[in-house]
Amino acid sequence: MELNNQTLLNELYGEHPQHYVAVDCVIFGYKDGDLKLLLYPRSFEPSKGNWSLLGGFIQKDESSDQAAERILKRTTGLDEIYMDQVAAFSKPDRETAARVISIAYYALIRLDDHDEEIVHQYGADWFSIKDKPDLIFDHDEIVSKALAKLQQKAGYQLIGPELLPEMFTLTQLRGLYEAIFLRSMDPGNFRKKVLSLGVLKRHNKKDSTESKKGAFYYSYDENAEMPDKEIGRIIKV
Amino acid sequence: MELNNQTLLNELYGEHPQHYVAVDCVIFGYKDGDLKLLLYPRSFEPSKGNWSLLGGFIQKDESSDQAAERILKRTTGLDEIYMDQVAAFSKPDRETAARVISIAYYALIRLDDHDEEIVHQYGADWFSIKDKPDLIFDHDEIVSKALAKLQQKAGYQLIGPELLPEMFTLTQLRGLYEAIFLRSMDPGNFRKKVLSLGVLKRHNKKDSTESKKGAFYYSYDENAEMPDKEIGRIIKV
DNA sequence: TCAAAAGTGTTGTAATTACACCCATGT
DNA sequence: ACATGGGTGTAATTACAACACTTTTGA
Repeated sequence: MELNNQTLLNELYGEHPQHYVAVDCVIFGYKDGDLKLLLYPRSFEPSKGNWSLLGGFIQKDESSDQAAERILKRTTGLDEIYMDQVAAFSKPDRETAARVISIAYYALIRLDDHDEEIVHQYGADWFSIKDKPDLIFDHDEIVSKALAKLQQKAGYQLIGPELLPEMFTLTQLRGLYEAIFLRSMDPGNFRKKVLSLGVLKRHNKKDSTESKKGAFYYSYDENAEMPDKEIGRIIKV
Repeated sequence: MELNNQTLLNELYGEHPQHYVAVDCVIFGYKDGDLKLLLYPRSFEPSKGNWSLLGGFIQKDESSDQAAERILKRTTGLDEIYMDQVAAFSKPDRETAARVISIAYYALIRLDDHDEEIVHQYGADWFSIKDKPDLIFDHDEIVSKALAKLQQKAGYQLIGPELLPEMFTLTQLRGLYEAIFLRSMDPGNFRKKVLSLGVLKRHNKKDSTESKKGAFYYSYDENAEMPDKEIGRIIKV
């Protein structure tokens, strides 16, 4: 704030209303072939106890990005998580008790890393995206927009490091993509397409938990590409 | 507001700050082979007189969509304009005088329809996207995100009705696409690709203003497809 | 007549798809 | 021994890009 004249400030802005602005987080995780969603039972009225997204209010001196990070950190203990803005939701009656404008985010987290205790401490739980309960307010709409945005991102950039363990097999990666796009993909074609991107590094270790033959582990090749380089379409959308 | 107990409401929300929430509109138009941007000289301090996007504050009982429509209508006289949300911009210091969270939109308008008087009445003017002045605050960033979003939309859906007159030639449509994507496209290939979508209807009238031979007019074929059907990639992104 | 846009056709290459098929091994 | 996923190869199809060529007509 550079202006030192409060009167002028009021003159300029005072006639306009102010609003509560919240962030709501669609937290995606991946496990057992299913894209999961972390949901919370709302802790206060109205709609207390019903499932909802993780949310919180934007404070005086933080951006919505910072607010989303803060809320995610405080509630799940997780730090340095990939997040992306979905959109702002602003219908005047979208919440029932007061007018709240919400800026929605989606986050991608690795279920392994994850501290189960701190999740359950709030009564939160993971739900398959295919089998989630109805959510409060307009949170169902937020989830579908978030999923659409995730699909779009995954279609142009390899998502995997964000949702899988450090090292993963190509079958695990395909499982993730099948979960995100809610359809099956040809194993051979998927493998070739993904490897052709040249961003994965093969390790010598093999994973034997999912197949008898064992599959090579892969991880991101750090020195392959600059991080935000366009790597082309991965799956046809 | 369903809650009749103000005390409870304060208890729930009172501890959280409220914010000014504005909408900023990136208004795209198309003329003479160039994608244009409608800019306004800011009418009050700070940064008075510098070029900025059209903006305004969200009122008590309107959504951001409604606010964007209202502001566009009031300032340009235009109604029923295609608009799409870009994103929310929320850095605490993005404006200098007070903290304002902005929800950005882009709008597509036909320059023909357009009432010149009401535009100039505010000192507004059209600028080519390739040659626009620097804007105040973070408006340059908003413009580039809006353009990216427009490009993405145009890559998957035929934009034309929104930015061109009711009837248009395929060369005009190509000119629009070249302006949006800031590169030239092969006339023959563009024509074939667009016609293969099966959403355009050819008229018998010809346009002779742009070529000696004359080119057939086309328009959207209303009963061709349901409006939100996926019509596939139009240009390679 | 000739430049310039309209419109059609052809051709080589790349991407996508749908498979077939062999490999390795835990049960 | 065999079912299961791992991994490679191939062939048909489709999409794309480049560009040649023909048509039309105002200047």
